[in-house]
Amino acid sequence: MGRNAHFDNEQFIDAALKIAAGQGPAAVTIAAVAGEIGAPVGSVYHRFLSRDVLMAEVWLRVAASFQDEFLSTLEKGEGIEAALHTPRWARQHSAEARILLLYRREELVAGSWPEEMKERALGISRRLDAGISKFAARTFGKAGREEINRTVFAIIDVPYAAVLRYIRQGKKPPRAVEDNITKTYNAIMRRMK
Amino acid sequence: MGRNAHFDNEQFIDAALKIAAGQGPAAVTIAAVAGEIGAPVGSVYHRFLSRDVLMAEVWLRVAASFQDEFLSTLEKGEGIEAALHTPRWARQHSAEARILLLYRREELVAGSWPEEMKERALGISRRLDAGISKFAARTFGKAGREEINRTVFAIIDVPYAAVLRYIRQGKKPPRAVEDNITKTYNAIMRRMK
DNA sequence: GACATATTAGAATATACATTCTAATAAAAG
DNA sequence: CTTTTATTAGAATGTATATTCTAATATGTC
Repeated sequence: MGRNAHFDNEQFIDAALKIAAGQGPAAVTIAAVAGEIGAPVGSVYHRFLSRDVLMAEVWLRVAASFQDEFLSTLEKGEGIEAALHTPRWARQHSAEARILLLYRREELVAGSWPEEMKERALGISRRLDAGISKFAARTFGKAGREEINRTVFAIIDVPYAAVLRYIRQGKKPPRAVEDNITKTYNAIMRRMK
Repeated sequence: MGRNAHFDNEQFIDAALKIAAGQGPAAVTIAAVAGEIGAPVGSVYHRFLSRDVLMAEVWLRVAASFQDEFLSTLEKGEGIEAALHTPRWARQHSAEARILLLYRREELVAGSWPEEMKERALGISRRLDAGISKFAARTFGKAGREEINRTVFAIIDVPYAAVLRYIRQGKKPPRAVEDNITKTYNAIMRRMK
């Protein structure tokens, strides 16, 4: 019952994602999102409680897109493959990469998240922490602060840094970043201090 | 002639810097800046053409604060000392570090810069590029794309990545980051590929 | 002491958006 | 073919700020 929908939730999220990746999160006005797909602004609010909720959906989608593959690689035990996931993923998903790597989460979602979404976001970060701990334990025999720090640095922070400069310029990361990431990984993750 | 000033330019820049470091650039409203030092909003505009100009002054000051020491260290020839400058500077200058490392330049200054300030900003980035090129040439015998990439990665990008996580949490980077930076520097900057 | 003016004071205005509201539509159900 | 209601449509409203404007105040100069 009721008339057929011209638009669906995904379209609005797609539009918001596209605008955020192209012109930054500040350009994601409700009017811009609606305009992107020829919808009236009312339809945005028919589907999303607020701009924050829409942007939170964008963030959750992007974060999951990165992390699902990352974690499954890490679980297979190859740390270096996980480290190299960042440049590979960034090449395949330029728009998503810009959003995840260029902007802070609070820049996308300024206010508070609805409880249910906060839970989803927390789940994502907990899953990441757990995956890293497990890998560190497997690699070093234990997962104390020192081991976690090294692991995070080698497979998250350094790949991020290696790629950021290119993402900023709207370019795909060149092959050379794999070299830098690999050398760093080897230097940091040796067994002995 | 004219009455004495209660406030001076520096005070407004200080106030803006403090607010930006503490609550992010979005919290730097003209009213907040004025309120911080008990000045009327009119006095802000008496001294600065616009919010963007005020924020540009903040950025220029912070960028110069980081870069002056960084470049003088680099000129002395010790690349590893330059790489370690980031965590050291961040510990000594928490507020400035938050501004430089946590926020993009366009987040501070959204619109366009006045010509004169654009020139100053360009000077800063050119001086950095030149310093890096010179160091790369001195270290590797030449400064082609490959050499520059490695150098930038080892002395800028990696130190930034090593420190970022702590800056985000409002903590000072622990000693361990020096370890990570040093190991990475050594791995990346060897002569042979 | 009267004048000129740099500066303080802060009220008034303008703008950009998020959000809300009211109405029009179209499809399904009976 | 009438009723119900999900959805489109987009105009109206409210809010937060940047910016502008008008006035009041001091201080050096004549």
